[in-house]
Amino acid sequence: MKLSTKGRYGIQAMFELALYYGEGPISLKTIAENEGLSEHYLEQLIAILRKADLVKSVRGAQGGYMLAAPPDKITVGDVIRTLEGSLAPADCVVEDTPFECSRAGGCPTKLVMERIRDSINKVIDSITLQDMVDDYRRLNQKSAFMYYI
Amino acid sequence: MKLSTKGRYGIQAMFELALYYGEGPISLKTIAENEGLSEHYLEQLIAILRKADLVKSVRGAQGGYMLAAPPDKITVGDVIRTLEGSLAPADCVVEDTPFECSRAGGCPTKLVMERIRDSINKVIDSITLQDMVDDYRRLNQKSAFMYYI
DNA sequence: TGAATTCCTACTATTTTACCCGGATTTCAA
DNA sequence: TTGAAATCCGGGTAAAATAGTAGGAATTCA
Repeated sequence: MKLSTKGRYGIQAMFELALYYGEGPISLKTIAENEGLSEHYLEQLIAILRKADLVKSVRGAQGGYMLAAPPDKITVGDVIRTLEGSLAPADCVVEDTPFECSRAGGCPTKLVMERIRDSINKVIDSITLQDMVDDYRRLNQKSAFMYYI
Repeated sequence: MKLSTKGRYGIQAMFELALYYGEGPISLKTIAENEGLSEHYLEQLIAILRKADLVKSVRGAQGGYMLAAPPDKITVGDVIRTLEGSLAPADCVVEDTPFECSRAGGCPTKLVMERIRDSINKVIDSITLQDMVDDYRRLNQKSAFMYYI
């Protein structure tokens, strides 16, 4: 039940874009360096996010990527589901197109899977990129203050 | 973020044992047939559950498996975690032995992962095998009644 | 015009998954 | 007492998923 690197790296990259939201395009190189990720691999992930209209790109020199919407309008759920698909723990409880097993209605494990699915969705849909930025700034308040002195 | 078949089949098998709890050992063959699973594969899974003291076995003819505790004392979480390990969505938030990444303290995605982990744990630890049996019997009440007529 | 950058397709090594196979051991029942 | 029904056990393996790498075309700024 691990999230794959797609989801994880995707969140990290989107967080980075949220951190610099409104300051023009950020290059993949910058994101990859800041987060310690493979630039080439990240390229594939951000391409998916771009096609899902979660990020916009600017080509050419001094180009890069930026969020397609304000950080408080994009949830962690938007990002993870775009990169990983549904977070349903089993195919029979995938939201839109569930794979019907033979037991279908009377399956007791299906109820369990639904409850797991719903609790995950509830959490990831309630956290926005802005929330992550706020958390981050709060956590790093002290060290920022130290620098200031 | 799918559960693997280990977790799923494991729950199915344990549900089956819960359904017949107190009625003597149930053979792997019966479980596999009832749930439509590979007997050989299930054998491996139930061996893990046995070593974790969640099921007891009786060898020889007319032997089989039975729950090591009443169905209301075994949770879905016990079963899944025994077969799949921690359900933490990332290594850095595994309960007992987290893998510390370089960001460690000030990582904003870690908070997200912790919240996902906690919500999954809360759900799976709150559902017992007895709950599953009760749900199942409630769902099948109508058809049982029809048979009765 | 050249450097920086995104865009795109294909390839690949490694790991994980989901099993199968074959045989040893144990025990009940006829 | 013997055979069938079971659990127990270790190894093997094909297919899929994962986590990238490689290389180059297209675009744009300075």
